[in-house]
Amino acid sequence: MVEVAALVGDTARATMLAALMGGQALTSSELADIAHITRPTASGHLAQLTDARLLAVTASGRNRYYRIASPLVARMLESISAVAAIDMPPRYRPRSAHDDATRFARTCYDHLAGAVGVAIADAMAARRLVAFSCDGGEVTEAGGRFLADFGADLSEAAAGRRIFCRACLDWSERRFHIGGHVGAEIWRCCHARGWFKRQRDSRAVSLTGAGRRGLHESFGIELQQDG
Amino acid sequence: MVEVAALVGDTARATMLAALMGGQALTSSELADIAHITRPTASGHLAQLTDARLLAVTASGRNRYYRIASPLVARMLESISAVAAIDMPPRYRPRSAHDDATRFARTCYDHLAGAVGVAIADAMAARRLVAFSCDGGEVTEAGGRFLADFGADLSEAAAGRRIFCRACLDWSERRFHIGGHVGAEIWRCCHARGWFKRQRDSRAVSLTGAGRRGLHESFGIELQQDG
DNA sequence: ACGACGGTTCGGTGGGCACCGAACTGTCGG
DNA sequence: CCGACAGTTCGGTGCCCACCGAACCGTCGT
Repeated sequence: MVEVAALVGDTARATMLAALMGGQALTSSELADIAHITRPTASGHLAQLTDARLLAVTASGRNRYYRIASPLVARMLESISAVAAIDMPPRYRPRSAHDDATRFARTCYDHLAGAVGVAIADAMAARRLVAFSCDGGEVTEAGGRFLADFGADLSEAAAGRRIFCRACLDWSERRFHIGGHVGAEIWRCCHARGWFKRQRDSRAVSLTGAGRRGLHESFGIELQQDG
Repeated sequence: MVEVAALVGDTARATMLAALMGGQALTSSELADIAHITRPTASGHLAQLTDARLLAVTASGRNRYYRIASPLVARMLESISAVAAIDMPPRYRPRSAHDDATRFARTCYDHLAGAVGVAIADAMAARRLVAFSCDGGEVTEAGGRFLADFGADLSEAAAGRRIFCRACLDWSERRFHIGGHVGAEIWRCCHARGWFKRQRDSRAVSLTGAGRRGLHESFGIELQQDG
């Protein structure tokens, strides 16, 4: 346990892990730039993270693509962020255009987070499509029908069993958004419809015009800010 | 995030946090002994952990009792342990009587873990009282009746909503046991009935004779080993 | 009022680790 | 076949932080 936490407890490594929480695999050099360290240093860190099975790597040509090794690791990083967010309030947090975009909409490993993620969770809760408790959430029968209609593949959840959707605490909004398998499916469908566009070197995603209309039509969401 | 992880990423602090995951508050000196460090060093560490809001402290006479600050912190430590457990297989793990007891039955902040915790989860799943998916679990209607009968107070979960029970990955058994509000209530009832006895300076709990009988009668569990 | 004890504060010391520059390996283009 | 580039390995340097002993501040017993 100490070993794992110590790996995350370094600025450079944490920055790289946070970048990889965007869900896309990144190369060694990209991660070095993001963490503002030289390539050799990054290489050392990445070797450590890979040895500890926090990251997985796939070689492609002369590039090596690193990614979060498992959902379990992603969940751990989430939970650390959640605790960190609580400690933060006294901390001064400078605003920047990039931060604003990240706060508005971003990917959280395999699902949507930020203001948009929370808005979707709120809208679905208001329509009784999902129900949240302090420990997590679940999809209602109406919600199951809605999601199936939306294009989500929930077959993985055994028949006759309620589908579970994990409540993932949002560090910027301090409220829940939808994670777990359900969250991943929602994001997959939104992405497939071209509602969001990934940005390079960032977890932030930008909302397209079609996305704005789609969110309004499907979820009844009106968003003030552009991504 | 870095700050929080770095705090956990030190052997002495991690040992103290792990000890506090037993759920009981411990004094500064006790924690110093557990971590095998001098009192001054422990005091420094505890101050850091308290400043970062990972621990809360209450003074009582000339003793200061430290405890995990919130369920969120407990959950974070759980998730770190879960990831660490996956990395561990190659690691040599010496057996000791104390370790065996801990593996058999222990508290995990506010609920039961270890072989007994997993056995209860398995028994309840087999009887369709709870259902687990990859992300979590939930109590069935029959399960709700069973737990109410058992003495569990599930009123906190809003009416008309399924009660959620968190699946907590067990580091020793590598399988799920029941956490969350439901897990806490099950442990509270078991403890109130005198089925388990806390041990000093350890997360391990010992199963009493009444506990053995009770687990058999209520859950149909037969356990081979003594705690 | 006095020792005893739990706990914290304060300097000083030491080890571990992040970091870099330079050199090396392997892969891709022409 | 030869530059160009992604990535890793290797020593060396420097900083940070855990740790301790000693002294200090409380509270509790008698």
